[in-house]
Amino acid sequence: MRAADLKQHTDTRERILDAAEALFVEHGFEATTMRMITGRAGVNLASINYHFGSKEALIQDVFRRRLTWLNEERLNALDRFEKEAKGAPLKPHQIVEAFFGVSLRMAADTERGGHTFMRLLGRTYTEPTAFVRQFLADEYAAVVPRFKQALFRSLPDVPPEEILWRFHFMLGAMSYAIGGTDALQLVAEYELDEKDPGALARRLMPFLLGGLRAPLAGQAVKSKEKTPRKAA
Amino acid sequence: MRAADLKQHTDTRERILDAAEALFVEHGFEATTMRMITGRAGVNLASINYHFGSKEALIQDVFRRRLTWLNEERLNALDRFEKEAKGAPLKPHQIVEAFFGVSLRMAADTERGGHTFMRLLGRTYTEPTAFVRQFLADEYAAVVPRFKQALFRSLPDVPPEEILWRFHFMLGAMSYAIGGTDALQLVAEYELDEKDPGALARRLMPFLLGGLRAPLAGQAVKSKEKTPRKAA
DNA sequence: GCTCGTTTCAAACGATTGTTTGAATCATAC
DNA sequence: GTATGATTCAAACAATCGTTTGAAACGAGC
Repeated sequence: MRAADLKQHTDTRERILDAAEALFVEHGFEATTMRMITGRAGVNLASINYHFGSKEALIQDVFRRRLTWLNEERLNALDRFEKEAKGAPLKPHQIVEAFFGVSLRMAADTERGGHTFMRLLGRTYTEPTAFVRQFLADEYAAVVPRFKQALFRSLPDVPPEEILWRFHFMLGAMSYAIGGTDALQLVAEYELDEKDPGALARRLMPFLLGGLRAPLAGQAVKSKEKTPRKAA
Repeated sequence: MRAADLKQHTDTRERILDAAEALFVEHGFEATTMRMITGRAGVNLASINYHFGSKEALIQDVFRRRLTWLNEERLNALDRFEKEAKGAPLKPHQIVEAFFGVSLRMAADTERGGHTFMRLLGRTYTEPTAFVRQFLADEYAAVVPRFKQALFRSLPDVPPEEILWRFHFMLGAMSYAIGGTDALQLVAEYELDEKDPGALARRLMPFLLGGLRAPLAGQAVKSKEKTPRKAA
Protein backbone atom coordinates (compact mmCIF):
# COMPACT_ATOMS: atom_id res chain seq x y z
CA MET A 1 0.00 0.00 0.00
CA ARG A 2 1.29 3.41 -0.94
CA ALA A 3 1.58 6.20 1.58
CA ALA A 4 -1.34 7.99 0.00
CA ASP A 5 -3.44 4.86 0.20
CA LEU A 6 -2.47 4.25 3.74
CA LYS A 7 -3.39 7.75 4.68
CA GLN A 8 -6.77 7.66 3.00
CA HIS A 9 -7.50 4.20 4.23
CA THR A 10 -6.49 5.11 7.74
CA ASP A 11 -8.33 8.40 7.65
CA THR A 12 -11.82 7.13 6.99
CA ARG A 13 -11.48 4.19 9.33
CA GLU A 14 -10.02 6.29 12.10
CA ARG A 15 -12.66 8.96 11.70
CA ILE A 16 -15.36 6.35 11.99
CA LEU A 17 -13.75 4.74 15.02
CA ASP A 18 -13.26 8.07 16.75
CA ALA A 19 -16.79 9.19 16.05
CA ALA A 20 -18.22 5.88 17.15
CA GLU A 21 -16.18 5.86 20.33
CA ALA A 22 -17.35 9.29 21.33
CA LEU A 23 -20.97 8.59 20.50
CA PHE A 24 -21.01 5.28 22.33
CA VAL A 25 -19.92 7.09 25.47
CA GLU A 26 -22.60 9.72 25.03
CA HIS A 27 -25.48 7.53 24.05
CA GLY A 28 -24.62 3.89 24.54
CA PHE A 29 -24.38 1.24 21.86
CA GLU A 30 -27.99 0.74 20.97
CA ALA A 31 -29.00 4.37 20.93
CA THR A 32 -26.06 5.31 18.76
CA THR A 33 -27.15 4.88 15.16
CA MET A 34 -25.00 4.40 12.14
CA ARG A 35 -26.30 7.69 10.76
CA MET A 36 -25.15 9.48 13.89
CA ILE A 37 -21.69 8.01 13.41
CA THR A 38 -21.50 8.89 9.74
CA GLY A 39 -22.73 12.37 10.48
CA ARG A 40 -20.04 12.95 13.03
CA ALA A 41 -17.30 11.31 11.00
CA GLY A 42 -18.29 12.94 7.72
CA VAL A 43 -18.41 9.70 5.78
CA ASN A 44 -21.01 7.84 3.78
CA LEU A 45 -23.38 5.42 5.44
CA ALA A 46 -22.22 2.47 3.34
CA SER A 47 -18.61 3.14 4.25
CA ILE A 48 -19.09 1.71 7.69
CA ASN A 49 -20.26 -1.58 6.31
CA TYR A 50 -17.52 -1.52 3.71
CA HIS A 51 -14.75 -0.98 6.28
CA PHE A 52 -16.15 -2.86 9.25
CA GLY A 53 -18.84 -5.17 7.94
CA SER A 54 -21.44 -4.51 10.58
CA LYS A 55 -22.25 -2.35 13.55
CA GLU A 56 -21.32 -5.17 15.86
CA ALA A 57 -17.91 -5.51 14.29
CA LEU A 58 -17.43 -1.76 14.53
CA ILE A 59 -18.16 -1.90 18.24
CA GLN A 60 -15.57 -4.61 18.66
CA ASP A 61 -12.99 -2.70 16.66
CA VAL A 62 -13.58 0.40 18.75
CA PHE A 63 -12.50 -1.64 21.74
CA ARG A 64 -9.86 -3.74 20.15
CA ARG A 65 -7.77 -0.86 18.92
CA ARG A 66 -7.06 0.29 22.47
CA LEU A 67 -7.90 -2.54 24.79
CA THR A 68 -5.32 -4.88 23.35
CA TRP A 69 -2.68 -2.24 23.95
CA LEU A 70 -4.01 -1.47 27.42
CA ASN A 71 -3.85 -5.07 28.53
CA GLU A 72 -0.37 -5.45 27.10
CA GLU A 73 0.74 -2.45 29.09
CA ARG A 74 -0.75 -3.98 32.20
CA LEU A 75 1.15 -7.18 31.66
CA ASN A 76 4.33 -5.27 30.86
CA ALA A 77 4.04 -3.34 34.09
CA LEU A 78 3.47 -6.52 36.03
CA ASP A 79 6.46 -8.10 34.32
CA ARG A 80 8.67 -5.19 35.34
CA PHE A 81 7.61 -5.39 38.96
CA GLU A 82 8.14 -9.13 38.98
CA LYS A 83 11.57 -8.77 37.46
CA GLU A 84 12.56 -6.33 40.14
CA ALA A 85 11.17 -8.58 42.83
CA LYS A 86 13.29 -11.51 41.63
CA GLY A 87 10.76 -14.18 42.48
CA ALA A 88 9.44 -12.64 45.68
CA PRO A 89 5.75 -11.82 45.89
CA LEU A 90 4.82 -8.33 44.77
CA LYS A 91 3.44 -5.74 47.13
CA PRO A 92 -0.30 -5.02 46.80
CA HIS A 93 0.35 -1.47 45.72
CA GLN A 94 2.51 -2.71 42.86
CA ILE A 95 -0.21 -4.95 41.54
CA VAL A 96 -2.79 -2.25 41.91
CA GLU A 97 -0.46 0.14 40.10
CA ALA A 98 0.08 -2.30 37.26
CA PHE A 99 -3.59 -2.87 36.69
CA PHE A 100 -5.35 0.28 37.74
CA GLY A 101 -2.54 2.78 37.43
CA VAL A 102 -2.05 1.97 33.79
CA SER A 103 -5.76 2.44 33.20
CA LEU A 104 -5.74 5.77 34.96
CA ARG A 105 -2.88 7.05 32.90
CA MET A 106 -4.72 6.12 29.79
CA ALA A 107 -7.81 7.81 31.12
CA ALA A 108 -5.78 10.96 31.73
CA ASP A 109 -4.83 11.14 28.08
CA THR A 110 -7.34 13.54 26.63
CA GLU A 111 -5.36 14.28 23.49
CA ARG A 112 -5.14 10.87 21.94
CA GLY A 113 -8.58 9.74 22.94
CA GLY A 114 -7.66 7.53 25.84
CA HIS A 115 -9.95 9.47 28.09
CA THR A 116 -12.98 8.87 25.96
CA PHE A 117 -12.14 5.24 25.57
CA MET A 118 -11.69 4.62 29.25
CA ARG A 119 -15.01 6.24 29.98
CA LEU A 120 -16.55 3.86 27.51
CA LEU A 121 -14.70 0.89 28.94
CA GLY A 122 -15.82 1.74 32.43
CA ARG A 123 -19.39 1.60 31.33
CA THR A 124 -18.90 -1.53 29.33
CA TYR A 125 -17.89 -3.81 32.16
CA THR A 126 -21.53 -4.07 33.10
CA GLU A 127 -22.89 -3.83 29.57
CA PRO A 128 -25.74 -6.26 29.13
CA THR A 129 -25.14 -6.87 25.45
CA ALA A 130 -24.03 -10.46 25.18
CA PHE A 131 -21.54 -10.15 22.36
CA VAL A 132 -19.83 -7.26 24.10
CA ARG A 133 -19.43 -9.33 27.22
CA GLN A 134 -18.03 -12.25 25.30
CA PHE A 135 -15.64 -9.96 23.51
CA LEU A 136 -14.40 -8.53 26.80
CA ALA A 137 -13.92 -11.99 28.23
CA ASP A 138 -11.76 -12.90 25.28
CA GLU A 139 -9.70 -9.74 25.54
CA TYR A 140 -9.09 -10.26 29.24
CA ALA A 141 -8.34 -13.95 29.00
CA ALA A 142 -4.59 -13.44 29.11
CA VAL A 143 -4.56 -10.71 31.74
CA VAL A 144 -6.88 -11.78 34.50
CA PRO A 145 -5.12 -15.01 35.51
CA ARG A 146 -1.79 -13.24 35.78
CA PHE A 147 -3.16 -10.58 38.12
CA LYS A 148 -5.08 -13.06 40.16
CA GLN A 149 -1.97 -15.13 40.74
CA ALA A 150 0.00 -12.08 41.69
CA LEU A 151 -2.65 -10.98 44.16
CA PHE A 152 -2.97 -14.42 45.70
CA ARG A 153 0.78 -14.54 46.28
CA SER A 154 0.84 -10.98 47.57
CA LEU A 155 -1.92 -11.57 50.08
CA PRO A 156 -1.40 -15.16 51.23
CA ASP A 157 -3.50 -14.71 54.36
CA VAL A 158 -6.55 -13.56 52.48
CA PRO A 159 -8.83 -16.23 51.00
CA PRO A 160 -8.77 -16.16 47.19
CA GLU A 161 -12.48 -15.58 47.03
CA GLU A 162 -12.21 -12.46 49.12
CA ILE A 163 -9.44 -11.21 46.90
CA LEU A 164 -11.57 -11.69 43.82
CA TRP A 165 -14.49 -9.89 45.34
CA ARG A 166 -12.30 -7.02 46.36
CA PHE A 167 -10.76 -6.86 42.94
CA HIS A 168 -14.26 -6.68 41.62
CA PHE A 169 -15.14 -3.82 43.96
CA MET A 170 -11.98 -2.04 42.89
CA LEU A 171 -13.01 -2.43 39.30
CA GLY A 172 -16.29 -0.75 40.14
CA ALA A 173 -14.60 2.09 41.95
CA MET A 174 -12.24 2.66 39.07
CA SER A 175 -14.98 2.50 36.50
CA TYR A 176 -16.89 5.18 38.31
CA ALA A 177 -13.74 7.18 38.85
CA ILE A 178 -13.06 7.22 35.15
CA GLY A 179 -16.39 7.04 33.49
CA GLY A 180 -19.02 7.92 35.99
CA THR A 181 -19.10 11.66 35.64
CA ASP A 182 -22.82 11.30 35.53
CA ALA A 183 -22.92 9.51 38.85
CA LEU A 184 -20.42 12.01 40.22
CA GLN A 185 -22.78 14.80 39.32
CA LEU A 186 -25.47 12.95 41.18
CA VAL A 187 -23.33 12.84 44.30
CA ALA A 188 -21.66 16.21 44.06
CA GLU A 189 -24.57 18.01 42.48
CA TYR A 190 -22.11 19.98 40.42
CA GLU A 191 -19.11 19.20 38.34
CA LEU A 192 -16.11 18.79 40.57
CA ASP A 193 -13.21 20.81 39.36
CA GLU A 194 -10.63 18.50 37.90
CA LYS A 195 -7.94 20.37 36.06
CA ASP A 196 -5.08 18.04 36.82
CA PRO A 197 -5.45 14.70 35.02
CA GLY A 198 -3.14 13.10 37.53
CA ALA A 199 -5.33 14.09 40.45
CA LEU A 200 -7.69 11.24 39.87
CA ALA A 201 -4.97 8.66 40.39
CA ARG A 202 -3.86 10.39 43.59
CA ARG A 203 -7.41 10.21 44.83
CA LEU A 204 -8.30 6.74 43.72
CA MET A 205 -5.19 4.74 44.55
CA PRO A 206 -5.32 5.31 48.32
CA PHE A 207 -8.97 4.39 48.22
CA LEU A 208 -8.30 1.17 46.35
CA LEU A 209 -5.41 0.13 48.57
CA GLY A 210 -7.35 1.07 51.68
CA GLY A 211 -10.17 -1.15 50.57
CA LEU A 212 -7.94 -3.96 49.44
CA ARG A 213 -6.05 -4.08 52.71
CA ALA A 214 -9.00 -3.45 54.99
CA PRO A 215 -9.40 -6.14 57.61
CA LEU A 216 -11.88 -8.79 56.67
CA ALA A 217 -15.13 -8.80 58.55
CA GLY A 218 -14.27 -11.99 60.40
CA GLN A 219 -10.72 -10.89 61.20
CA ALA A 220 -11.78 -7.67 62.87
CA VAL A 221 -13.97 -9.64 65.26
CA LYS A 222 -11.24 -12.19 65.97
CA SER A 223 -8.69 -9.50 66.71
CA LYS A 224 -10.90 -8.12 69.48
CA GLU A 225 -11.34 -11.53 70.97
CA LYS A 226 -7.61 -12.14 71.11
CA THR A 227 -6.88 -8.92 72.96
CA PRO A 228 -8.98 -9.72 76.03
CA ARG A 229 -7.45 -13.21 76.22
CA LYS A 230 -3.94 -11.82 76.51
CA ALA A 231 -5.06 -9.55 79.29
CA ALA A 232 -6.48 -12.57 81.10
CA MET B 1 -62.21 1.29 43.41
CA ARG B 2 -63.47 -2.13 44.35
CA ALA B 3 -61.18 -4.86 45.51
CA ALA B 4 -61.69 -6.69 42.24
CA ASP B 5 -60.85 -3.56 40.30
CA LEU B 6 -57.86 -2.90 42.41
CA LYS B 7 -56.64 -6.40 41.87
CA GLN B 8 -57.05 -6.35 38.12
CA HIS B 9 -55.71 -2.87 37.84
CA THR B 10 -52.74 -3.73 40.00
CA ASP B 11 -52.13 -7.04 38.30
CA THR B 12 -51.56 -5.80 34.79
CA ARG B 13 -49.51 -2.84 35.89
CA GLU B 14 -47.40 -4.90 38.25
CA ARG B 15 -46.82 -7.58 35.67
CA ILE B 16 -45.65 -4.99 33.19
CA LEU B 17 -43.38 -3.34 35.75
CA ASP B 18 -41.91 -6.66 36.86
CA ALA B 19 -41.33 -7.80 33.31
CA ALA B 20 -39.81 -4.49 32.31
CA GLU B 21 -37.56 -4.43 35.34
CA ALA B 22 -36.19 -7.86 34.63
CA LEU B 23 -35.71 -7.19 30.94
CA PHE B 24 -34.01 -3.85 31.51
CA VAL B 25 -31.44 -5.63 33.65
CA GLU B 26 -30.88 -8.29 31.01
CA HIS B 27 -30.83 -6.12 27.94
CA GLY B 28 -30.69 -2.45 28.88
CA PHE B 29 -33.32 0.14 28.14
CA GLU B 30 -32.91 0.62 24.44
CA ALA B 31 -32.54 -3.02 23.51
CA THR B 32 -35.58 -3.98 25.53
CA THR B 33 -38.59 -3.57 23.25
CA MET B 34 -42.18 -3.11 24.19
CA ARG B 35 -42.96 -6.41 22.53
CA MET B 36 -40.43 -8.16 24.72
CA ILE B 37 -42.09 -6.68 27.77
CA THR B 38 -45.60 -7.60 26.68
CA GLY B 39 -44.45 -11.08 25.83
CA ARG B 40 -42.98 -11.63 29.24
CA ALA B 41 -45.85 -9.97 31.08
CA GLY B 42 -48.54 -11.66 29.00
CA VAL B 43 -50.36 -8.43 28.20
CA ASN B 44 -51.34 -6.61 25.05
CA LEU B 45 -48.98 -4.17 23.39
CA ALA B 46 -51.39 -1.25 23.71
CA SER B 47 -51.80 -1.90 27.42
CA ILE B 48 -48.41 -0.45 28.16
CA ASN B 49 -49.33 2.83 26.55
CA TYR B 50 -52.72 2.76 28.19
CA HIS B 51 -51.26 2.29 31.69
CA PHE B 52 -48.00 4.16 31.40
CA GLY B 53 -48.31 6.44 28.40
CA SER B 54 -44.94 5.80 26.90
CA LYS B 55 -41.85 3.67 27.19
CA GLU B 56 -40.03 6.52 28.84
CA ALA B 57 -42.70 6.87 31.49
CA LEU B 58 -42.61 3.13 32.06
CA ILE B 59 -38.88 3.30 32.67
CA GLN B 60 -39.39 6.03 35.21
CA ASP B 61 -42.15 4.12 36.95
CA VAL B 62 -39.97 1.04 37.17
CA PHE B 63 -37.55 3.13 39.19
CA ARG B 64 -39.99 5.24 41.08
CA ARG B 65 -41.84 2.34 42.65
CA ARG B 66 -38.75 1.26 44.58
CA LEU B 67 -36.30 4.10 44.55
CA THR B 68 -38.55 6.46 46.44
CA TRP B 69 -38.87 3.85 49.16
CA LEU B 70 -35.16 3.10 49.13
CA ASN B 71 -34.21 6.71 49.61
CA GLU B 72 -36.76 7.12 52.39
CA GLU B 73 -35.24 4.14 54.15
CA ARG B 74 -31.83 5.69 53.82
CA LEU B 75 -33.01 8.92 55.37
CA ASN B 76 -34.83 7.02 58.10
CA ALA B 77 -31.68 5.12 58.97
CA LEU B 78 -29.69 8.33 59.07
CA ASP B 79 -32.36 9.93 61.27
CA ARG B 80 -32.12 7.04 63.72
CA PHE B 81 -28.36 7.27 63.99
CA GLU B 82 -28.54 11.02 64.44
CA LYS B 83 -31.17 10.67 67.15
CA GLU B 84 -28.96 8.24 69.02
CA ALA B 85 -25.97 10.52 68.61
CA LYS B 86 -27.87 13.44 70.15
CA GLY B 87 -26.22 16.10 68.06
CA ALA B 88 -22.77 14.59 67.95
CA PRO B 89 -21.29 13.76 64.56
CA LEU B 90 -21.96 10.27 63.34
CA LYS B 91 -19.26 7.68 62.88
CA PRO B 92 -18.28 6.95 59.28
CA HIS B 93 -19.48 3.39 59.54
CA GLN B 94 -22.93 4.60 60.58
CA ILE B 95 -23.25 6.80 57.54
CA VAL B 96 -21.99 4.06 55.29
CA GLU B 97 -24.46 1.68 56.87
CA ALA B 98 -27.34 4.10 56.37
CA PHE B 99 -26.63 4.63 52.71
CA PHE B 100 -25.01 1.48 51.45
CA GLY B 101 -26.24 -1.00 54.02
CA VAL B 102 -29.85 -0.22 53.21
CA SER B 103 -29.10 -0.75 49.54
CA LEU B 104 -27.43 -4.05 50.20
CA ARG B 105 -30.34 -5.32 52.21
CA MET B 106 -32.65 -4.44 49.38
CA ALA B 107 -30.32 -6.16 46.97
CA ALA B 108 -30.42 -9.26 49.10
CA ASP B 109 -34.16 -9.47 48.77
CA THR B 110 -34.65 -11.93 45.96
CA GLU B 111 -38.26 -12.69 46.75
CA ARG B 112 -39.83 -9.28 46.37
CA GLY B 113 -37.74 -8.19 43.44
CA GLY B 114 -35.33 -5.95 45.29
CA HIS B 115 -32.42 -7.90 43.95
CA THR B 116 -33.36 -7.35 40.34
CA PHE B 117 -34.05 -3.71 40.94
CA MET B 118 -30.76 -3.04 42.64
CA ARG B 119 -28.92 -4.69 39.79
CA LEU B 120 -30.72 -2.35 37.47
CA LEU B 121 -30.04 0.66 39.66
CA GLY B 122 -26.37 -0.18 39.85
CA ARG B 123 -26.17 -0.07 36.09
CA THR B 124 -28.23 3.04 35.82
CA TYR B 125 -25.95 5.37 37.71
CA THR B 126 -23.82 5.61 34.61
CA GLU B 127 -26.64 5.31 32.13
CA PRO B 128 -26.12 7.72 29.25
CA THR B 129 -29.78 8.30 28.55
CA ALA B 130 -30.44 11.88 29.48
CA PHE B 131 -33.95 11.57 30.83
CA VAL B 132 -32.89 8.70 33.09
CA ARG B 133 -30.09 10.80 34.49
CA GLN B 134 -32.41 13.71 35.11
CA PHE B 135 -34.88 11.43 36.78
CA LEU B 136 -32.21 10.05 39.10
CA ALA B 137 -31.06 13.53 39.98
CA ASP B 138 -34.60 14.44 40.99
CA GLU B 139 -35.03 11.30 43.04
CA TYR B 140 -31.76 11.87 44.89
CA ALA B 141 -32.27 15.58 45.46
CA ALA B 142 -33.46 15.09 49.04
CA VAL B 143 -30.98 12.39 50.00
CA VAL B 144 -27.60 13.47 48.76
CA PRO B 145 -27.29 16.74 50.71
CA ARG B 146 -28.16 14.98 53.96
CA PHE B 147 -25.48 12.36 53.51
CA LYS B 148 -22.92 14.85 52.39
CA GLN B 149 -23.46 16.95 55.47
CA ALA B 150 -23.23 13.92 57.71
CA LEU B 151 -19.98 12.83 56.09
CA PHE B 152 -18.46 16.30 56.27
CA ARG B 153 -19.19 16.43 60.01
CA SER B 154 -17.98 12.90 60.55
CA LEU B 155 -14.66 13.50 58.82
CA PRO B 156 -13.81 17.10 59.65
CA ASP B 157 -10.14 16.67 58.79
CA VAL B 158 -10.85 15.48 55.27
CA PRO B 159 -11.47 18.11 52.60
CA PRO B 160 -15.08 18.01 51.34
CA GLU B 161 -13.95 17.41 47.80
CA GLU B 162 -12.04 14.31 48.80
CA ILE B 163 -15.09 13.05 50.65
CA LEU B 164 -17.25 13.48 47.61
CA TRP B 165 -14.80 11.69 45.40
CA ARG B 166 -14.57 8.82 47.85
CA PHE B 167 -18.31 8.65 48.11
CA HIS B 168 -18.35 8.42 44.35
CA PHE B 169 -15.82 5.58 44.37
CA MET B 170 -17.91 3.82 46.98
CA LEU B 171 -20.93 4.16 44.79
CA GLY B 172 -18.99 2.48 42.01
CA ALA B 173 -17.85 -0.35 44.23
CA MET B 174 -21.37 -0.93 45.47
CA SER B 175 -22.84 -0.80 41.99
CA TYR B 176 -20.47 -3.49 40.86
CA ALA B 177 -21.01 -5.46 44.01
CA ILE B 178 -24.73 -5.51 43.39
CA GLY B 179 -25.15 -5.36 39.67
CA GLY B 180 -21.89 -6.27 38.10
CA THR B 181 -22.15 -10.02 37.97
CA ASP B 182 -20.96 -9.71 34.42
CA ALA B 183 -17.84 -7.87 35.45
CA LEU B 184 -17.42 -10.33 38.29
CA GLN B 185 -17.39 -13.16 35.81
CA LEU B 186 -14.75 -11.31 33.89
CA VAL B 187 -12.56 -11.15 36.97
CA ALA B 188 -13.34 -14.50 38.49
CA GLU B 189 -13.78 -16.35 35.22
CA TYR B 190 -16.55 -18.34 36.85
CA GLU B 191 -19.57 -17.56 38.95
CA LEU B 192 -18.51 -17.06 42.52
CA ASP B 193 -20.60 -19.07 44.86
CA GLU B 194 -22.89 -16.76 46.75
CA LYS B 195 -25.49 -18.66 48.66
CA ASP B 196 -25.83 -16.30 51.56
CA PRO B 197 -27.44 -13.00 50.53
CA GLY B 198 -25.89 -11.34 53.55
CA ALA B 199 -22.38 -12.31 52.53
CA LEU B 200 -22.14 -9.46 50.08
CA ALA B 201 -22.59 -6.86 52.80
CA ARG B 202 -19.96 -8.56 54.96
CA ARG B 203 -17.56 -8.38 52.03
CA LEU B 204 -18.34 -4.91 50.79
CA MET B 205 -18.64 -2.89 53.99
CA PRO B 206 -15.06 -3.46 55.19
CA PHE B 207 -13.89 -2.54 51.70
CA LEU B 208 -15.90 0.66 51.66
CA LEU B 209 -14.82 1.73 55.13
CA GLY B 210 -11.24 0.82 54.39
CA GLY B 211 -11.31 3.00 51.34
CA LEU B 212 -13.17 5.82 53.02
CA ARG B 213 -10.74 5.98 55.93
CA ALA B 214 -7.59 5.36 53.94
CA PRO B 215 -4.98 8.06 54.46
CA LEU B 216 -5.04 10.70 51.79
CA ALA B 217 -2.13 10.70 49.39
CA GLY B 218 -0.69 13.89 50.86
CA GLN B 219 -1.21 12.84 54.47
CA ALA B 220 0.75 9.62 54.14
CA VAL B 221 3.77 11.62 53.04
CA LYS B 222 3.40 14.12 55.88
CA SER B 223 3.15 11.44 58.53
CA LYS B 224 6.55 10.09 57.56
CA GLU B 225 8.06 13.53 57.77
CA LYS B 226 6.76 14.08 61.28
CA THR B 227 8.18 10.87 62.67
CA PRO B 228 11.83 11.64 61.96
CA ARG B 229 11.43 15.10 63.53
CA LYS B 230 10.33 13.65 66.85
CA ALA B 231 13.31 11.33 66.86
CA ALA B 232 15.56 14.32 66.35
C1' DG C 1 -80.61 -5.66 31.50
C1' DC C 2 -78.77 -1.13 30.42
C1' DT C 3 -75.38 2.43 30.73
C1' DC C 4 -70.99 4.07 31.14
C1' DG C 5 -66.26 4.09 32.16
C1' DT C 6 -62.23 1.09 32.04
C1' DT C 7 -59.33 -2.09 29.91
C1' DT C 8 -57.77 -4.97 26.33
C1' DC C 9 -57.48 -6.24 21.58
C1' DA C 10 -55.63 -6.58 16.67
C1' DA C 11 -54.36 -3.95 13.10
C1' DA C 12 -52.25 -0.18 11.29
C1' DC C 13 -49.24 3.86 11.14
C1' DG C 14 -45.11 6.65 10.43
C1' DA C 15 -40.58 6.65 11.51
C1' DT C 16 -36.30 4.63 12.04
C1' DT C 17 -32.73 1.15 11.67
C1' DG C 18 -28.80 -1.71 9.83
C1' DT C 19 -27.79 -3.59 5.63
C1' DT C 20 -27.54 -4.08 0.66
C1' DT C 21 -27.08 -2.73 -4.16
C1' DG C 22 -25.24 -1.12 -8.47
C1' DA C 23 -23.05 2.74 -10.22
C1' DA C 24 -19.68 6.35 -9.95
C1' DT C 25 -15.38 7.85 -8.47
C1' DC C 26 -10.77 7.31 -7.07
C1' DA C 27 -6.11 5.48 -7.02
C1' DT C 28 -2.52 2.66 -8.76
C1' DA C 29 0.03 -0.17 -11.97
C1' DC C 30 1.22 -0.99 -16.59
C1' DG D 1 -4.57 6.12 -21.66
C1' DT D 2 -6.42 1.71 -20.05
C1' DA D 3 -7.51 -1.79 -16.78
C1' DT D 4 -8.43 -3.15 -12.31
C1' DG D 5 -9.26 -3.12 -7.56
C1' DA D 6 -10.55 -0.07 -3.79
C1' DT D 7 -13.61 3.20 -1.98
C1' DT D 8 -17.53 6.10 -1.78
C1' DC D 9 -22.11 7.36 -3.16
C1' DA D 10 -27.35 7.67 -3.17
C1' DA D 11 -31.12 4.99 -3.21
C1' DA D 12 -33.53 1.23 -1.79
C1' DC D 13 -34.77 -2.73 1.05
C1' DA D 14 -36.77 -5.49 4.77
C1' DA D 15 -37.39 -5.44 9.34
C1' DT D 16 -38.39 -3.41 13.52
C1' DC D 17 -39.90 0.05 16.65
C1' DG D 18 -43.04 2.94 19.75
C1' DT D 19 -47.33 4.79 19.22
C1' DT D 20 -52.10 5.22 17.75
C1' DT D 21 -56.75 3.79 16.49
C1' DG D 22 -61.40 2.13 16.71
C1' DA D 23 -63.75 -1.69 18.20
C1' DA D 24 -64.61 -5.33 21.42
C1' DA D 25 -64.76 -6.97 25.94
C1' DC D 26 -65.05 -6.28 30.70
C1' DG D 27 -66.67 -4.58 35.17
C1' DA D 28 -69.49 -1.92 38.16
C1' DG D 29 -73.49 0.81 39.36
C1' DC D 30 -78.32 1.52 38.82
